[in-house]
Amino acid sequence: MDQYNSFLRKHISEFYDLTEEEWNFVSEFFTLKKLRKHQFLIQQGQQVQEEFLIVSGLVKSYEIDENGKEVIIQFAKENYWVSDYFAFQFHQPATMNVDCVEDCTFLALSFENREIICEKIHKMANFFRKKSNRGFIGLQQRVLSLMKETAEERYTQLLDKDPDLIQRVPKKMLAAFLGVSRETLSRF
Amino acid sequence: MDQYNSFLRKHISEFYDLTEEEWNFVSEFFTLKKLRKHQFLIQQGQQVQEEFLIVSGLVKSYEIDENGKEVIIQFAKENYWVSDYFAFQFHQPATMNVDCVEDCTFLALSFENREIICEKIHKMANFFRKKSNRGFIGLQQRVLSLMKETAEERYTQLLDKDPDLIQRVPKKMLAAFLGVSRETLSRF
DNA sequence: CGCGCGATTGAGTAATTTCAAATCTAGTGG
DNA sequence: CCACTAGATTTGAAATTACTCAATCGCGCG
Repeated sequence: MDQYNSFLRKHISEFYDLTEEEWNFVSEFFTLKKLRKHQFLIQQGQQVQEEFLIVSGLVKSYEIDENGKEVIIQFAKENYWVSDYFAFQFHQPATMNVDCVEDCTFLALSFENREIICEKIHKMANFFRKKSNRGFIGLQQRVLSLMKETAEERYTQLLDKDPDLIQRVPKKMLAAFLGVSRETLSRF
Repeated sequence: MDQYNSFLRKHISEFYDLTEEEWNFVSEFFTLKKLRKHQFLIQQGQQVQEEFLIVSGLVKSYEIDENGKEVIIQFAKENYWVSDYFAFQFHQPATMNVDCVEDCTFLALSFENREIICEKIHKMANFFRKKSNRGFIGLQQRVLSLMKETAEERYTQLLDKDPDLIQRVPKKMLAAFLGVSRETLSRF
């Protein structure tokens, strides 16, 4: 568990350094979870009790549209947090699926425990606030790119911004993320 | 100023009730701003020092694409917060424009002051954390709707979810928000 | 060696955009 | 109060774009 704790501590220290005391308190609330490629972290219809910090591996969050086609909302890898946040926040059954594109290791934090941490440790409230701000900004960029740019532009920008991803994810999934058919993507 | 302060206090109390002391501290950091229809709250290229809580009125946030067409990221009205959050967060010049669709009243909060408030008042860190979470979830829904649904479905859902908006916003703006040409929208 | 999955290519189809023109509407000045 | 004008909306028709369906190609794995 130590190696995972040090991952978490380093992750948090991007924004705040915790004292030993704070750290001992916080780290208790996380639990380790491992999944293999193709396994579900979250499945549509389930209750979503936890959010997950990805220690290693890569997942995709997606929904299925009325024609049965995957619509990928986001890919998430090391140092990203992932959950079905709507379901998580409002205690609803998941509308999303999250499944592992690679073997994965996660640190899980329940909703209740996150609230406890944030009420107790001022720095952690600010940590999650800043994380959430970043996430918000990232999604706003995504909305803009969906609306302003063609799928081809989105593709080349993704190649540029996150070349790593292209190596780790099959093109049909990239297509589902960019919002075009795989045939169209392969004509770029 | 009292009426605006009571608006703010009520707004915050959706999540937390502040003590008199806390409230006196917090309220000092907000300043009032009024603009008329068609005036800019934020203009592309400017520094963005503040975020704004809308007390009354309605604004649109948008960018201009390479063909000179408006792409509307969001509408915001009473009780919404608005800024160019990328620029605000990272101290970059604005890429967005925010302008008033109606006469507006805002309560402005600078980045530095927000940080002060959040470092000082634990409840406010949690308040902004929760606000940001909500915003994140809202944007995630928006990404999904852009990818899963046709513009026509998005239109009828908007009519359903926010009928108020249709009254207050010309259809050409709705088109720019939904991601279709105004001609196509008028054929629905 | 052959199977299966992912990626590519081709052809026809459906949907949306663009350009153009006509119509409608709200606000202005006389 | 009415006429006028600018902006907003609608409608038509052509052009563009992306989609679907189908067939083919390529590669890794049993």
